[in-house]
Amino acid sequence: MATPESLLLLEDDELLARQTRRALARHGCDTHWAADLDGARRLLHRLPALDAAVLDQNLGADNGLDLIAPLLQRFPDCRVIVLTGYGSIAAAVAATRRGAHNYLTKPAGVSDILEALERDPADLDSLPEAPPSLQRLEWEHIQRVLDAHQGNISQAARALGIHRRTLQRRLKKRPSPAHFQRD
Amino acid sequence: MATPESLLLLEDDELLARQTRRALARHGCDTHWAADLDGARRLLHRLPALDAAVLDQNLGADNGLDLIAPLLQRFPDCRVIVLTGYGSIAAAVAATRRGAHNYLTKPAGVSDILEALERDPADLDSLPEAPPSLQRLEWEHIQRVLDAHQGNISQAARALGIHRRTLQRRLKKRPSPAHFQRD
DNA sequence: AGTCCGCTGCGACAAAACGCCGCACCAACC
DNA sequence: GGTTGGTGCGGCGTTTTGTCGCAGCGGACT
Repeated sequence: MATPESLLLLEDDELLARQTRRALARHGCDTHWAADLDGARRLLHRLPALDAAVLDQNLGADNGLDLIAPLLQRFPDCRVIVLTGYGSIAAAVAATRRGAHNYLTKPAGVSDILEALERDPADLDSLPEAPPSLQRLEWEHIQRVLDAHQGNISQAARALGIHRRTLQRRLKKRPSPAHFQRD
Repeated sequence: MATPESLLLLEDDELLARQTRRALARHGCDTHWAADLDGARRLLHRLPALDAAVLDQNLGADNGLDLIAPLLQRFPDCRVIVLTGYGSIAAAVAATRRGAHNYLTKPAGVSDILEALERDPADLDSLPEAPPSLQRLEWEHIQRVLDAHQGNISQAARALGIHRRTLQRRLKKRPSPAHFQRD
């Protein structure tokens, strides 16, 4: 599959959605955006065709996974990938069993998204299976939790079970928001 | 699905396989064991029926995922779950897309296995989605990497990117290999 | 035999990180 | 007004880590 022509973006965060949409547009995608499940469902009925969909799993009260079934019912060949703040393996399995094509954790750039759409995840036996370093693991997890709490350091620290002061210090240590690349 | 009657266990480690087999037997499972892909394939042809399969993903050179397709071809209703040392989300997606019912990371007790077999992972919207504490995350990752290196502390420490001395100390702190429960 | 190599366990000490206090500031809300 | 909650930062005592070193042990090679 080349870059899709028609794409549905279901994303909570309006800013992120705009950015992503613009970036996708640069790749030639006609991106339709919805911020919640209802909006997405309505959008579904209006669209004449759909090649791909990018669903945020965490939408306040809603769960992006619930869009997969109706979406695939209307567009059986649509490739669906699910995005989430902190992805657990259980959540990845759930998404995939519901028909998702792939499952990504934020922060995911447009290149990540496009690659996830094009590649068949079941194809590669050459899965990384490389042990991520402890520091990387921690850092990514921190980023995910922080993202899940909209950047609220105090809440994230509580969720992580560490002191707020410690989180602050750790965040300042790595000012490089350089996107950690895949291994 | 109640506890399966006929079960296929594909597991590298002979000791672990014996243990698991015995434990499954106590639950009334007729467990057939294979240590590699070829053995499992041969076993497949001999078995008259199969309710469930537990596949270790990491089998030396082989990859347990490659058994899923032939297995499901012969027993389409068989429930397959995949076990792995350290599971990545990518690996979980790959397994699920190939038809696995669920995906677990070691160490997984028999109760975990049976629960994973019975439950439909796609059913639960009530996925944990609870942020695991940093300590838990680290500890589990350490355990996985350690397991992947057959308990070799020096190698594991290198893989984790921490000092061997530190790993030693951490391991001694938590001597309880008590099963960490799911959140 | 003997030597090399790698893993293990542990003691010791400096350096770094952490937990925990405090404070000042700001925003929102009653 | 007051109260509540988040943020950023300084300091200080405690804990953890990094990095040495050393003795022991098993295997493997000549």
